[in-house]
Amino acid sequence: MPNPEMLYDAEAATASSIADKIYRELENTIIDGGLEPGDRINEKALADQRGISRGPVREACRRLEEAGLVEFKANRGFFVRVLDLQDVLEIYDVRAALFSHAGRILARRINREQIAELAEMHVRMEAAVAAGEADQFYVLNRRFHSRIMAFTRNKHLASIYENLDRELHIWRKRALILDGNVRASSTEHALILEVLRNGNPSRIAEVLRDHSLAGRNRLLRTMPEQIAHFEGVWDDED
Amino acid sequence: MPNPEMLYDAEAATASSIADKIYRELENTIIDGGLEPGDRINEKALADQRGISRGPVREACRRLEEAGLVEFKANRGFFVRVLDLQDVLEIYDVRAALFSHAGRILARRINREQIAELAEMHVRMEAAVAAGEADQFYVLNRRFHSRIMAFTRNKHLASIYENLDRELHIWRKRALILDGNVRASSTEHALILEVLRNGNPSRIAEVLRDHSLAGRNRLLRTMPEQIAHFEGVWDDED
DNA sequence: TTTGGCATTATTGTTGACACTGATGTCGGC
DNA sequence: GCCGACATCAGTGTCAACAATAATGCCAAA
Repeated sequence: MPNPEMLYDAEAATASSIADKIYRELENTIIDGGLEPGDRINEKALADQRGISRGPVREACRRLEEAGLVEFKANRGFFVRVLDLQDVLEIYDVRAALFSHAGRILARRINREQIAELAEMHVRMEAAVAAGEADQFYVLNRRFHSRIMAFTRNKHLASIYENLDRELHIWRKRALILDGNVRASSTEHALILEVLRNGNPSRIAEVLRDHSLAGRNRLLRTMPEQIAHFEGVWDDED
Repeated sequence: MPNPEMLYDAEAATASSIADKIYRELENTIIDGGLEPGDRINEKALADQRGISRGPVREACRRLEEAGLVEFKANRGFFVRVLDLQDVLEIYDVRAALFSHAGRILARRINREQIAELAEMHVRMEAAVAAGEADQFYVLNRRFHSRIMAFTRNKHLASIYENLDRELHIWRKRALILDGNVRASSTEHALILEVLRNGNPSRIAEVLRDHSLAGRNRLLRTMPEQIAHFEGVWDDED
């Protein structure tokens, strides 16, 4: 049991590691676009601005490197990772497979409270759609999928999904920013809720997979010049 | 195109970063058991032994942390990650889903040369089984699955699989060390090759998934005291 | 002999400095 | 005006040292 001083748990936790704070800060900055793909992370400037040294900054960047959010180039430093179309397609491909699998798990594991939680988020997303608040929708949408993965109670599955999701953030935002896409996405969420209530494993897996692939296709339509190169594995089978 | 000096690519790459070398060294040491789960990584000792400073060591450890191979405890350092039964089950669960998905991809993508490569490895594994060389089998077995994932040409899928595989290493070794398990595993590989040649997507997915789950079950049988807690999602459906 | 507190030690957390590499800008030649 | 060599500079790669924290061992009291 820790000493009385440990009542100041939150402070102690944040104070414990500058590297962790920088990690979270950079992660957030990258995800919400404060740093764009290709941007260099200037260790020295970052450290100086915060009155800290470069050691913790480099540790944070090494973690981001392993997480796939930044790329490291020898003697040049860390750069925000650039995803090309190939990457996006690959990630969506795996993402769809993970959702399909999650669907099978949820068919037996999800409970009323969890469905209610998703339903409530869906209501708020519909409201966001009606109000034309794309940003609000984006946040709720991310959480909607995140919660679905969490409900599988498979921490590794959820974690892998979160990592993929982070990598996709910029492109996903680009796709969802279009009003029609947001609307279509929300409609699919209604279907997801419907089949989750029904409980048929294969059907849930199918609907979740299709939602993921639909998201990919919405994204592809925002970049029609590139579609030609694409070769799918899902679309005409199963 | 890089300058002529870049011919010395390998040297330049290794010389460029001590952190990278330490990362690979620790990764290998952990995977082949030189460091056991729960062991602490002593930054100072590690650095002193190699005549380097602790900076690069910490950077390497941060990457290992993000990769899930080590755990970080504030003011206590880095410890080789301990996987409990729950972790193992979760990982095998995702792993099976990934193999199932890989199977669907391979149904259309794998070619004769790649199947031949797998077949050749299978022959060598059979020889290892016959000779009772469990270690040799373990190495080939790892590579067999790794190549299957690589053949999907989905770098993200392959990378996620590799990460899961690394996390499992110790337990997997424990399961495969039993002669009967090795034999059963090899038999399943023959079936995998057979369906890969045939090309039916659903069947390939099924066989690969089952092989992964069989591996999980072989592992579980090495720890019968724990099976009671287990609740599967695959076994009685699909 | 056991237990609790204290001093000691080992190790982590962070820093500032220095060497080295790659980028930037300047200047003379054409 | 354009181009390449060179000097300059910003920034990374690594280190050694110091401060802070947790582990260890000792000793005295019960």
